[in-house]
Amino acid sequence: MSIQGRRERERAEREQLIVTAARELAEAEGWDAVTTRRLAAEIEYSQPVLYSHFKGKDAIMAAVAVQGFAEMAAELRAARAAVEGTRESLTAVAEAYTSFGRRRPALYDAMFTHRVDLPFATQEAPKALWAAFGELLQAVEPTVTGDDDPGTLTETFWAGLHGLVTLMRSGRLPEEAHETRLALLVGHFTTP
Amino acid sequence: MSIQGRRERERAEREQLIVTAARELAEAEGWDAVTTRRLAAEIEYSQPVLYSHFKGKDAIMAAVAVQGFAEMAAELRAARAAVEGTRESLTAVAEAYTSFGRRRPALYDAMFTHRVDLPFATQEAPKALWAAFGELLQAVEPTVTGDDDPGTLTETFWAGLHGLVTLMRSGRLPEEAHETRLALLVGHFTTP
DNA sequence: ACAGATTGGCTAGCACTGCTAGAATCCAGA
DNA sequence: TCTGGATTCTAGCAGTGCTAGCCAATCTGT
Repeated sequence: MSIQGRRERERAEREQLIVTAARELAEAEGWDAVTTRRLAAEIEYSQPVLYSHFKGKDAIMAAVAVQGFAEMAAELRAARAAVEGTRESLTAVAEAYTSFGRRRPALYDAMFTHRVDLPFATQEAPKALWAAFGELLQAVEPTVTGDDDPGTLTETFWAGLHGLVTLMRSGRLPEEAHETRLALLVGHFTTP
Repeated sequence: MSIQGRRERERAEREQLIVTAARELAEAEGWDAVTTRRLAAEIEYSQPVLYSHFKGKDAIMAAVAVQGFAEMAAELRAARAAVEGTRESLTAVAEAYTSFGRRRPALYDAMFTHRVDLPFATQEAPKALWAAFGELLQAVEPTVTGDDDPGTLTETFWAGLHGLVTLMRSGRLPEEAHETRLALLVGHFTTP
């Protein structure tokens, strides 16, 4: 029992090692630099070891993404907790979201841009993902008027934030007007 | 004179051949299927010929993207011309935009998702790109209230549309509520 | 009409990618 | 101490974008 227990523990540790190494490498040099060879060298194991833990490179990215969801949820929660009022909450969360996307581009890509076979809008979606969405939801919900569905409204607001982040990061939107655009988005989602 | 003229003409024709072949292949099987070898086979030339026309694969994608901008501009213009009223225009353009993104995913990716070194928010941006943005602008402009800058407001609205398209296409948003989300977005950008 | 220069396209190959089969090694249990 | 089974590694496959250098067809000047 104990021997097998130790083995499984070591295995789990190594799996974590892979994920954090992939994440650090991606954040430092972008996902293009995260090759299986490079990653294997980083964790000081041979390449095939990666495939005994993950089905492929995409699965590793997915694991990194899940880590990212948890962190983003925490940051959104902190931002919301720091202010009061519906408009202030929405602004705070929106700023926290876009700030996360700009500060951690590689992480953000793994979470929201890269094609990855994680379940999203279903029950089986990772808990951390629901947590992040829940933070957005709690900030958006108080702005609901009429019989709009809060969930759908949150999705729409989220899409706005996501569009701002990705278009800006790929050079399609100039960085300088970011604050203005964010204010406009929040303004149009909060009836005055 | 005439000989050189014919040569340049043939060259231009072959360049167009490359772009349309790349586009068709991408739309049929996705950008992953567009390899330099496959593309070369499609146009019945050898691989290196591609590099005498374009700096690399990214440059080919950029050329496809520019084609896409022109088409999108035309579709947006048609959508806007078919209706009257500010809210109706905005709805029509928004629907045309997201419809384009869903109907031509590969084209859309080349235009708005793939990292490509095209100038965007500067004077040197392709004319077709300005045309597409101009269509959005003309639909958004009438909704401006106060002293908001129409250009920045259009960028924000565009971000919303882009977010909806990309998140839905990557499976992050369920398809079924798309119409509802689109209506919500338009609704929040037109004060009743 | 012919020799030489030039252009253009091709063959072959480089360095790299994600991934895997099979050999080699290690290590718990007898 | 030996053995069987799991684990990890070496070596290699098929594919990628891209390029050097050869070879032939074409144009130019005599």
